[in-house]
Amino acid sequence: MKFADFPKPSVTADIVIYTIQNKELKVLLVKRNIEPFRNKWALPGGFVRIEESLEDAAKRELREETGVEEVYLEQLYTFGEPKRDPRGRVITVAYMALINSENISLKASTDVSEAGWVMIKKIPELAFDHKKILDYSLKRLRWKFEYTPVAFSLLPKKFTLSQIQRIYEIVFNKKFDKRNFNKKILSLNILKEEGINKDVPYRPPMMYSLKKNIDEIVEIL
Amino acid sequence: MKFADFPKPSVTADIVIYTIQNKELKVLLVKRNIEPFRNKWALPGGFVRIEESLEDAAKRELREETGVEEVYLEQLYTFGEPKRDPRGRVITVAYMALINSENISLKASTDVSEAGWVMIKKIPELAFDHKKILDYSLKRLRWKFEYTPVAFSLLPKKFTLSQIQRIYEIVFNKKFDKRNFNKKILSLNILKEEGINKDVPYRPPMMYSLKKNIDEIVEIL
DNA sequence: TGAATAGTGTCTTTCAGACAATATGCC
DNA sequence: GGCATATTGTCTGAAAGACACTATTCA
Repeated sequence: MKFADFPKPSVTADIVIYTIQNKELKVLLVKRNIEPFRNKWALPGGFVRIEESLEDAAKRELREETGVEEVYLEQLYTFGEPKRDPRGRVITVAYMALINSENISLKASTDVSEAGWVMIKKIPELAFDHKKILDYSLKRLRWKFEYTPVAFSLLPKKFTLSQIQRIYEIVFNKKFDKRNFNKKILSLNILKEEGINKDVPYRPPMMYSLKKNIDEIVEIL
Repeated sequence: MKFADFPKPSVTADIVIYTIQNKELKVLLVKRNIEPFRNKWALPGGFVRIEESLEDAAKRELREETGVEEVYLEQLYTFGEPKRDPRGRVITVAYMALINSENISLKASTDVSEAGWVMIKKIPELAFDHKKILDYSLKRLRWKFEYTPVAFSLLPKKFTLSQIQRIYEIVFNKKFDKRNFNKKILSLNILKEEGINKDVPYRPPMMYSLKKNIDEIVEIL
């Protein structure tokens, strides 16, 4: 059988975009405008163009939906059950992005009537196997939080120790002891002090930033 | 643009099959019979059939090359750079398998003139981006060894503590203290005793087996 | 009894976790 | 002074790591 003779599947890149807003972990969902699953919520995604890398496709979706460029982005898993899309064989490469939701304006694209941040605790029924992808991403997210400092990518460049702790508490849905938490974070030795922020109506906190880029710190699986 | 109008990439499943033979970690490589990269070594793999899941495609390749059915199999990563295959756009979903190489007979398939176990320290130049895939798999393998008990899948059903230790020593290329090692393995509480093997010309060792299936124990990422 | 491998315990260090009082700045 | 948040240290228990001798079988 020759190369060109194989029937080819379609390939899409879907992306689970996490952020934190109002002390809640949220995911970006879009409402589908077209069949199949018209009017159902789904993860943002779309076909990978023939001359475009998988990561570029994920970045393009991310940009189209949120306008954001610089984020933590990671390939999650590839879902390829033959019946996962009623239109035919569609394989999807799932990505996860973590963004700091300041200055994000959502834009709906053509296949989509609405886009919105949805609390992780209130996810509606989703199109395709997107529930499975989301569940998978959440496991990975928690895992990554536990073993790597990806949490910092949900924050602005400068942040306080309390802000990081709040993010951990939201993601794991439990409280941590402040002394132990600070001890652990500082012992990672990835932060540098950025001076004291006096613009607060209480004791001014030390601001920190990352010594290096997140991707350099995380690097491994 | 309609669904069917998108130009589609080809999708393959490539598989990094590890085993241990003669105290060496080895990978199964095949020698390509056809262009491109004719006469170069490559990872076994092939096109995903239109009605076949990705995992089934990987299992099929595994079976075609080794005849093995029951193994540890895990999806690694999907490689999709536009130029990775000179024939056109080919996306490959990479899998990793760990097998116990007793009773394996290699069979060359039609696109391949030869198949063989190659020491990880002596990998030749590889076709496509297979070197990258292999490097990635080795990182993941070591990571998995450190944090999960996948090592057991390189052994027969019944094994001794020394056998496990030997495998760890091979994979990490360093020695471990026997007392500490045994303590750690037993504290995992995943082994059951299977009686003493008297068929050895030295002190008869206790044989162990896993309480549960590997996949149940590993489960998480 | 020598060769080969199995099996076993203690001490030290390190890390995680429990736990509460004081400091700073604003009003 | 009252409010809001920041900052800091000790103790305890668990796990990891260093370290060496005895046990069993066979030839």
